[in-house]
Amino acid sequence: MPHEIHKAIARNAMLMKALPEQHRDTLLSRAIWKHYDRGETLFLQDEEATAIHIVLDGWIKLYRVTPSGNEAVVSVFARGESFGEAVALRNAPYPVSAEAATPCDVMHIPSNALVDLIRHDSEVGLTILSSTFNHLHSLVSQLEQLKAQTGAQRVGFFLLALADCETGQCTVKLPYDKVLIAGRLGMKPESLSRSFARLKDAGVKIEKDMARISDIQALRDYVEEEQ
Amino acid sequence: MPHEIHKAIARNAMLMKALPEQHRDTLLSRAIWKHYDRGETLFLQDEEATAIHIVLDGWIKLYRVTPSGNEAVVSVFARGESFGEAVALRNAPYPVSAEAATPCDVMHIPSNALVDLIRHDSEVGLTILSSTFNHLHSLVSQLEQLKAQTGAQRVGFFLLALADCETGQCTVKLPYDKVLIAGRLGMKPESLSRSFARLKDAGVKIEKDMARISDIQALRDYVEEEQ
DNA sequence: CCGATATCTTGACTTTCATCAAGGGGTTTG
DNA sequence: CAAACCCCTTGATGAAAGTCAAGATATCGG
Repeated sequence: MPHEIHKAIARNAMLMKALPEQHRDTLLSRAIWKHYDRGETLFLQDEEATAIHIVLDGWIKLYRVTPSGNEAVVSVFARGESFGEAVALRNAPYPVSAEAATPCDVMHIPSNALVDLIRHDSEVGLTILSSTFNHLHSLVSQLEQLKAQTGAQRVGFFLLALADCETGQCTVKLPYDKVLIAGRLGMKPESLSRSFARLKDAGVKIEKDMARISDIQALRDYVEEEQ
Repeated sequence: MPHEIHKAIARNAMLMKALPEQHRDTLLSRAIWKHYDRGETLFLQDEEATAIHIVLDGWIKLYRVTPSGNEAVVSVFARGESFGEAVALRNAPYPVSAEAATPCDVMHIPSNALVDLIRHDSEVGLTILSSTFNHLHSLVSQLEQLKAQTGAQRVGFFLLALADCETGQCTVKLPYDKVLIAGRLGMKPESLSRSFARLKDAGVKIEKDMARISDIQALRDYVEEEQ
């Protein structure tokens, strides 16, 4: 039953984690679960935002259509990540479009649900605000730390974040389009390809759109090596 | 009269920018202005946070004392930046210590002032929350974009952010300790030194702790070159 | 089933940055 | 005043990633 797993993922998304149990339940009860096939559109640029989105499974890409007509990928989100908070809280129009890069499960939390919660209990606003600042600082230091690692280590770290098991072997599903992953990790497709090749020594095998990790702990050791 | 300039800087700090005029005035009226000499301590690790800090002039470094006894710089903040929001909003103990890396002017906003504002008007919480998410995303994309530039371009960008004039020539004051700047820009001191050398072509001259930019626009052009 | 197109991988070369090592300029200390 | 020290700069070298180009593989349409 994937539903229970999805609930657990949603509960641990950054936005929800800050809240006490009962408030999370409130939000979950008002949330909308939805499946998207590859290429399906979540929303288009200039549409008015009415919800915050949490990726439960799969990959979402945010893109902007350039004046010259082709699309520029702004960012890519994987399982457990949320996006659209800023615009949803103001009911502003989206500055980008969103599309499923792989088959996806997404939870939509109506922005009203969150706004109601904050209006009703200003303590909730303070809590989320505080955890957001924390998240902001940890993100910055995380990005700085990632610079100190090699490409292969960054890829390994990234795979670990997506692995849903604690030990032993594990399989991670990747988007078909490797350019998306490369962009997300701040490298060129060629470099990503070479990083994958190096990760073979750490027990990672790439098969089409799946990454097989033969030993989670071995990969952890590899990522944390000599920094 | 530097006081007016400081007020303008404070009003434009990320935290304040989100708020409507009258609320900014409220916060400013309850804020404490303070000067610190080089090496002076703002707060120590484990002290309870009671204020949010905005750097008006100079450089503040956040550091942690490692078990082995020497200090590790966690981050460095320059004019216009704020820090300590997350801990202040929860009255939690500081996880790091803060010290003036140069002579500094700092504004302290008592966390009570902000908390009162949010408690009294939950709309304020929503506004700050929304602007914080914006800031978060812009920070991430900014960091990603910076990776695509050479070291010299990053240094140039950094100097531009500190320059307080729009056109013509300008002088930026740097911390005495260049290791701080290097750390902030994610490079080694040697690389920083070489980047400075390259920026001579873009009309930047380093004299002790001052960077003289002979033409702001020329530097802008250099930074944006061929990406 | 086969060819056309797009995507991914591999190879050779270049640029950039980290590292190690040595030299220079200023300040501090005996 | 000179020796010691600190920090910054400069040089040489190597590792990592970007670029350009070619080859391999996969996907799609006929």
